Amino acid sequence: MTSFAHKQLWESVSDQLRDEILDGRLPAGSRLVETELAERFGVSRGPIRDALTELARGGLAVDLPRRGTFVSSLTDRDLEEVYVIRRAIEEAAVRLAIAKASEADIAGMFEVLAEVEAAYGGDDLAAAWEADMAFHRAYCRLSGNGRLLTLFDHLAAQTVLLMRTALAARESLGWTPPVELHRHIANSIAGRDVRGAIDAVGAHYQYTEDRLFASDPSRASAPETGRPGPAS
Amino acid sequence: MTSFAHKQLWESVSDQLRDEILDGRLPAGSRLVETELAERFGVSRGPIRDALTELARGGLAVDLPRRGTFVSSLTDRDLEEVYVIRRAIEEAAVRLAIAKASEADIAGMFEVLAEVEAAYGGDDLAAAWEADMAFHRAYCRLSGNGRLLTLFDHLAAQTVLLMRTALAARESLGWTPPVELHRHIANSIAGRDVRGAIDAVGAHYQYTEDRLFASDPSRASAPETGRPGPAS
DNA sequence: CGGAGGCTAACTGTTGACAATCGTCATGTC
DNA sequence: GACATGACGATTGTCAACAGTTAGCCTCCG
Repeated sequence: MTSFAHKQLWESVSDQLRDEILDGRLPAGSRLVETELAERFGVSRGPIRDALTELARGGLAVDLPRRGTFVSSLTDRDLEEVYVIRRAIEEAAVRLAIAKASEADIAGMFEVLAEVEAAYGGDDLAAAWEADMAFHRAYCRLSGNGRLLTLFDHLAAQTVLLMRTALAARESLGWTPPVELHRHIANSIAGRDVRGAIDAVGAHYQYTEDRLFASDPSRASAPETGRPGPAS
Repeated sequence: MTSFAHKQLWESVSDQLRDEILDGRLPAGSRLVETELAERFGVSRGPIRDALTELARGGLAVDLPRRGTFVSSLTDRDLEEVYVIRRAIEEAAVRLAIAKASEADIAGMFEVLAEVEAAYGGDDLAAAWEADMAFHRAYCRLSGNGRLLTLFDHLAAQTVLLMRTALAARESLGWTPPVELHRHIANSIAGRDVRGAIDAVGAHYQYTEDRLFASDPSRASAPETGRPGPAS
């Protein structure tokens, strides 16, 4: 799709680091030292800097001038911020998707949805979250709005990163996958029901936020945004 | 506010270039050559690269690997993308602003609004657009959502950049400033009327999009997104 | 006269080194 | 014993130089 233009060095580095961050191999708060990474990847510090800039751009890392770059340790407050924006743009996305998507596009979306449900049936909760994001991404892509899609990608990455830590801390019991809500979104899009689709997205987020924040009264005292925080 | 930490070199460069782009001194499609800028600003290419990366991040420049960086020449399609996202996040913003803003915050917003109306009374259309953005920014700030605010800033910069070229090309006649619509938004927020505020934002965008796209049937044939296009 | 191919110049991607800055630890004082 | 002060080490910010690639132009051939 993007032809086979030479992948810049920093792109490879960035991709690798992103995987490690989302996999948990690089835990939140980890320090990303340029010289270390340069030696490890066998490149100079220049491309490493570019890669770290890219990670910071996507919200997976935080750059403190003159102090270094750290893996983002997102708080509940960050999650709330991300969810507000995701809800807003996904509501816009389904509206556009209904207007623009072809039947083939919608069929593809249902295929992704099937994969999500399969993933939720398995054990790997992380894989399930990845698949979940892929479904949301599917209809964002159908909006035909490139800016909206890349914005979603950034927010989705932060969501996955947060889920790894937040879900581990909280008891993940009482969490039933929002299969019905997903189907409701997909069916509304397929039926070209704008109002229904927007409401379905809203319901999905209402459900998710209730599940995440309900048993956690401490969210009001969450510290500032984007700080690396003391590494454990 | 942000203390007085040493402003990094690339920040100064980035700010300067942003001003020149939004002022029109650097027209859309202009090539930004690293070596030239390095000599001009009296720094090395490193900080220049960082500055250009920052501009690209904000959507004001486009980076073509191995080819260089260019001032974004945005198309009508880009404007449409930007407006879709702006509408989505501003609707979310007013909802949050109503829930969180203090009376003092709202008073400040009305001060900004007064400045906007004053600016529209003057001759400087560019200044009026800047002021207009400041009003929208005001209630985005009241949302208390940092990510939403920086996202708005990026979109607002692109809007201003596009208005400079688009308004010049189109006949700017028939354009009456949306003073009433602005007041409607502000009053709804002040009255803590969620439904009214969201509708007011929607009405504002409906009005703006109608005015911008109405007499332009060519928007369907707009070329790809974000390309620099042939420099004049 | 038009088009394909190679040549040249300019620019970016990358590298390694230098200097300024911040955190840490040890020391000294109240 | 706790706090302030100083020096040291580590790390980032910045710089100058090298190498690879791209775009433009010129030449040569059909």
